[in-house]
Amino acid sequence: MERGSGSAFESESSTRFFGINQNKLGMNSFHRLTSQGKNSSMDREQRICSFVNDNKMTARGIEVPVNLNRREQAAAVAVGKEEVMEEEDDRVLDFFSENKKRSRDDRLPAVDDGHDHVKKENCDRQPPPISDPDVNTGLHLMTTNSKSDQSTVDDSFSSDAEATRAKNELTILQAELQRMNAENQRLKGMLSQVSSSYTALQMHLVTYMQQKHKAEITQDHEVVQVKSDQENEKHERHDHRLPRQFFDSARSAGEATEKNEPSQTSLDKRSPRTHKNEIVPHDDEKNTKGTGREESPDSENQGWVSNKISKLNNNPKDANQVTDATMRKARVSVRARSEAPMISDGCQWRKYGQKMAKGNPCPRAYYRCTMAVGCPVRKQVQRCADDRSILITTYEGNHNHPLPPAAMAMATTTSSAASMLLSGSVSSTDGMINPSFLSRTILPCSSSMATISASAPFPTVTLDLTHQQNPLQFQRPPAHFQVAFPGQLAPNFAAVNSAPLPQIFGQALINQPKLSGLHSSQDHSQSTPPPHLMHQSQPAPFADTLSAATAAIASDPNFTAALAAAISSIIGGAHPNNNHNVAAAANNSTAATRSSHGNVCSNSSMQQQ
DNA sequence: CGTGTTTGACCCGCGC
DNA sequence: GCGCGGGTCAAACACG
Repeated sequence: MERGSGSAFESESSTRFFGINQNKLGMNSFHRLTSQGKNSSMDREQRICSFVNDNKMTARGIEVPVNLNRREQAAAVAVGKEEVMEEEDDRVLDFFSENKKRSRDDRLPAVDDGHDHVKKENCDRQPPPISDPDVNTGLHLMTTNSKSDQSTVDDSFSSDAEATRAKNELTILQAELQRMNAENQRLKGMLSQVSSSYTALQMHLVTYMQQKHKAEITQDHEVVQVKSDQENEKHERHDHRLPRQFFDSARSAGEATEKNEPSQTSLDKRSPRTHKNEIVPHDDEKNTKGTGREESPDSENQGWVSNKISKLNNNPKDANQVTDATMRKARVSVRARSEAPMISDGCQWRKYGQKMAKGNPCPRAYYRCTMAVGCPVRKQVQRCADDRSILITTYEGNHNHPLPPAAMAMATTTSSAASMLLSGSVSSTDGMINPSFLSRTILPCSSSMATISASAPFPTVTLDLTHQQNPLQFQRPPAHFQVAFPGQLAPNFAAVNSAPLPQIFGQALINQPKLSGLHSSQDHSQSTPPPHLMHQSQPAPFADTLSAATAAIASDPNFTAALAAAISSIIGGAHPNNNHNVAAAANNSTAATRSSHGNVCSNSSMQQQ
């Protein structure tokens, strides 16, 4: 409020509530009065008291008949004053606070502290200025007046005490407010601390589960492969041509590198240059012989993969190492319709390069995760040459930091695909995927949602979110074979394998309190089978529910409702043995994902803006 | 001034 | 050995 001018609304409301010095005229008068710097302080106080008293009386509706003489007027004022005394006492506290506030707002020089308030209140209790000293003091009026004075004196003490008490209360309230704010901040800090501790603990858990799972899937793959070879060797030789491409390439590469290891030599030759760029060491990376750089694209070539596979073939003891290394090399490509230059995945990226890729007029942008110093995760963003509205984002690497909840959707989605790909590709002890089991996984193509690139130098799974009819139906370009993801995605498997997987996946699970927690529970409750086994007999309920949640969150414009639905679906379908819930969740996931691509675009657009 | 982007140069593997 | 293509670096530049 501007100085010396009050709005009509404020004047009315203030008058209605306090009745003192709050009407427009009163404010102006008061301002004029207090602005008279020539007057002495005593004179000013008296004027203020008089002014306050007058305004209080009139403002409270105490009509002083103008046709009465001074004595009668004084009596009327005294009676009216008695009547409003109680009311006044109730309002004195409000008046203090309000007057203080107003004085601060209006920058009025007077009645700014409690002391002045007391003075003014004392003035208020004094006889009105209209009382004539010549009045007969023996009259009852004078007695009344004296009583009034007496009560005024008493009230002055009580008011003084109340003023002090009000001031103290105000101070206490302010202190309480500050204390509450401090406590709020402290709780926030505690919450973040607990969250970080939780993520750290879960990281350990995931690592442990992953180690445990690796041993299990090794045995499972052995059994499955033996079975598959016996059953399908005769008649499925031509039924899985696409998977064969991957296997054969891997096999031939492995055989080639078995004879000699030029790839390793070439990699070693290049490693000095690339090693300088790698910032974050990885435990698994230390085990990766010959490649000093985890994320180096140079190491992500066929020679690298084949070399690893050949090493795996030669030394089954290194199966886990090779699996980890290959998993780290896995890429997940997400196709989504977006007008924005980059889809929003919740992470922070820094562009470090741009290239014109062959066969695509659109440039390919290279981004590096900047959410943590030295995070090795990178991604490539490029528009589809055929459809410019489709944005192809390829993720690679492992985050070395927790991910924000906003990054969970994309991370969990892609993690599932990558885990599926990687676990099925190199988890068998002979270093090659058994085509038979893959062919079985391919059978339900209607539910397939990803393509795995066999031509790429490193395994790449593509998640296509651009299909209107069935977004879970992933593209099947030549040299790609589809893998049916039970329940579209297998986040739980990703959780189990989060350590060796591209971290965009594992960390996602680590970082999301609710979802990851459910993941963990799932991981606890059942030993997560490899994807193909999950597909055959043990669907991944949690995978379904999480993917459903992810899709729901990504697709539903009403985020709250979507989140609630997603959590509900997770809770309802998270039971490890509840296959019905799994199917339901898968259906929900399908439905949710079906409409997700458009929202991905809008979401990314929003974040871009 | 710090941070992010742009862009030409460079490195490397691979195919011929 | 050379050229091509993919990927990265880093200086210059832009921006808040």
